[in-house]
Amino acid sequence: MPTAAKDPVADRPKRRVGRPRIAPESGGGTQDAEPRDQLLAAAAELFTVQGYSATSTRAITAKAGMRQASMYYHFASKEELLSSLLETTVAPSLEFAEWALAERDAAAEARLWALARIDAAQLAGARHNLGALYLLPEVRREAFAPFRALRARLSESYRELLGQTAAAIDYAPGELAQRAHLVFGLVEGVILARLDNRLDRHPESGPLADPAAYSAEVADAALRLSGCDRLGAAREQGRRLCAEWIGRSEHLPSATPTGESA
Amino acid sequence: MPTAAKDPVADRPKRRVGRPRIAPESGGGTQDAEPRDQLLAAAAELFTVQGYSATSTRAITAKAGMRQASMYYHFASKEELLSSLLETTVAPSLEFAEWALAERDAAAEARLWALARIDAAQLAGARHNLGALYLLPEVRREAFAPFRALRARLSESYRELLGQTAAAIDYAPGELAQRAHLVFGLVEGVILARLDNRLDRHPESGPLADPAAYSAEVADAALRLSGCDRLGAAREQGRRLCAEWIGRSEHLPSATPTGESA
DNA sequence: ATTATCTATAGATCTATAGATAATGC
DNA sequence: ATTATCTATAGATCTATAGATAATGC
Repeated sequence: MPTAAKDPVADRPKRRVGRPRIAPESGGGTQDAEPRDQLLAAAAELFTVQGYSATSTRAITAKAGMRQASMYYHFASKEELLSSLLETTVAPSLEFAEWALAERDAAAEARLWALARIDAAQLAGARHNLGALYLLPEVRREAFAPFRALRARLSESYRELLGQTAAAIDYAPGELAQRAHLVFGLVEGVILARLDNRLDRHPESGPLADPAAYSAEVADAALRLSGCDRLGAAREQGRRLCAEWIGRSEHLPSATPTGESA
Repeated sequence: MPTAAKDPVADRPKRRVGRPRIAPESGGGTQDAEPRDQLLAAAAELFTVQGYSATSTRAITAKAGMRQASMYYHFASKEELLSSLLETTVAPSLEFAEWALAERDAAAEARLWALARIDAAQLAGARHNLGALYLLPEVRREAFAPFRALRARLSESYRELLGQTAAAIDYAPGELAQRAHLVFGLVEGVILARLDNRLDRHPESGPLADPAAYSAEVADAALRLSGCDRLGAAREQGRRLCAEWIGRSEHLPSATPTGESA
C-alpha cells in the first residue's frame, strides 16, 4: 500500500479535546457525530414520541451518551434545544417556497404542486415525525415565536401561489384564504397520518411506506382542492420544478443534523 | 306569589354534603356544576393549551376551585382525567358515523358529506380545541389504548362510506385506503387550523369564526377529494341527514360535561 | 354515618449551576 | 491554556397517599 491516506474519514483516530465521556453510546449509530448533533438527534426522537415536557434532560443525554449536566455546555436550556429542532424543520420547505415564488416563468399550478410535493415529502420522509414537533402545545410559549413566524411565512407562500392560479380568478371574496387553509391543512395531514401509523400499527417510529409516492398523491389532492382542471399538465411541470430544486440543493453541503447515518 | 316553587333551579340553596371548599372559584362560571365536571372543564382548557405533562394537578384543581389532593376523590389519577376527556371527544362523531353507516337508503356520497360535516363541526365548534387532545404525545401511552380503538373505528367509517361511493368503483387497488386517509386528514385539519388561529392570531382560545360554514366547506372539500362529480346533490341530501340527526340527538339528555354554561 | 373536602407530607423527580477533572494543544 | 466532560447538589417542583375535619343525612 504505497498511498497512505486511503480513507481519511475512516482512519481518523477520533481523539477529541476535553474530558472523555463515561456513559456508553446507547444503540443508534451516532457515535462519531458532533455532540451537539447527537443531542439534537436524541431530542428529536424523544420529543416526537413522548413530548417536550414529558422528556427529561436526563433521558436526552442518556440517549446521546453523556451525563445530564453536559447538555448545558451545548445548549443554554431545554427550550433552546427544541428551538433548534423546530427551525431545522421548516427551513427546507420555506427555502423551496421562496424559490418557487420567484420562478415566475412556471405556471402557478405547477409551482403549487411542487411546493405541496416538497413539503409533504419532507414531512413524510424525515426519520422521526419532526413535523409533529410543532403540534406540541409547548410551542405556544413566547420562546418559540421566531419559529412560528417562519411557519406563518410558509403558510402565506401557499396562499400566494394559490392566488396566482387560473382557478383563483373565480373565487368568491374570502375563498382564497379559505382554500389556502384547506390546502395547507391537507399537507400537514401527513403529520397526522404518521401519528396514526405509529398509534395504530407500527410500534416503532418510522417514515410512511413510500414518501415519494405519498407526497405526489398529496400534491395531486392539493390541486384538486384548488379547483385546478388541468391536473396532468401541472403535475408534469411540477415534477420538473422539484427535480430542478433537488439538483440545486445537492450541490450544497447538506447540513441536516438530525438525519443520522442510516 | 301563590305558587312557591317558581324556579326550582335558581332557588336551590346549593348546600352540599361534605366538608366545604376553601379555595375560591377562579373566574369562568362553573360555580354550580358537579365537582367532577369542574375538574374536567379545567383540565380541558389546560391540557389543550399547555399540554398534559406541562399541566400540574395543582393547576387543574386551582382552576376548579379546590385543593390539589381533592382531585383524587374524583379521579384515580391524572391519566384517568385525560382518558375521560378523550372519550367525550370522539364519542359524538362515532355515534353519528355508526348511524350513517346503517342509513343505507341515503346515497353514500351524502352520508360521507354529512359525516365530514358533523365531525368537522364538532372539532371546530367545541369550546376548547378538544380535538388537539389526541395529538398530545402522551396519548400513545398504553393507558389510552381504549380511546385509540374508538378513533380507529371512526377512521374506518370514513373508509367504508367512501368505498360505497360511485367514484370508488374506478379506484385503483389501494387507492381507497389512500383517499380515505386524505379525507380523514382533511377533516382533522380543523384541529390544526384552530391551533394556527391560536398561535398566530387570537391569544385566547376559541372556536373558529363560523363553525357551521367552515364545516360545510370541509365537507365539500372531502367530496372533491373523493372524486365525486355530483357535489350539489350530495350536499343537499347530506344537509338533510345532518338535520335529522341533530333533531334526534336533541331529544336525548345532552351530557356534555366539558361544555360550560356560556 | 356518609360525604367531600382539607392539611401535611413522603418520595421521586427535574432543571440548572458550581466547581472539579481528564483529555488535547501550544 | 483550552475544551468538553464529569460529580454533586440546590431548590423547586410534582403526584399520590394518610389521616383529620366540617358539612349534611338519618
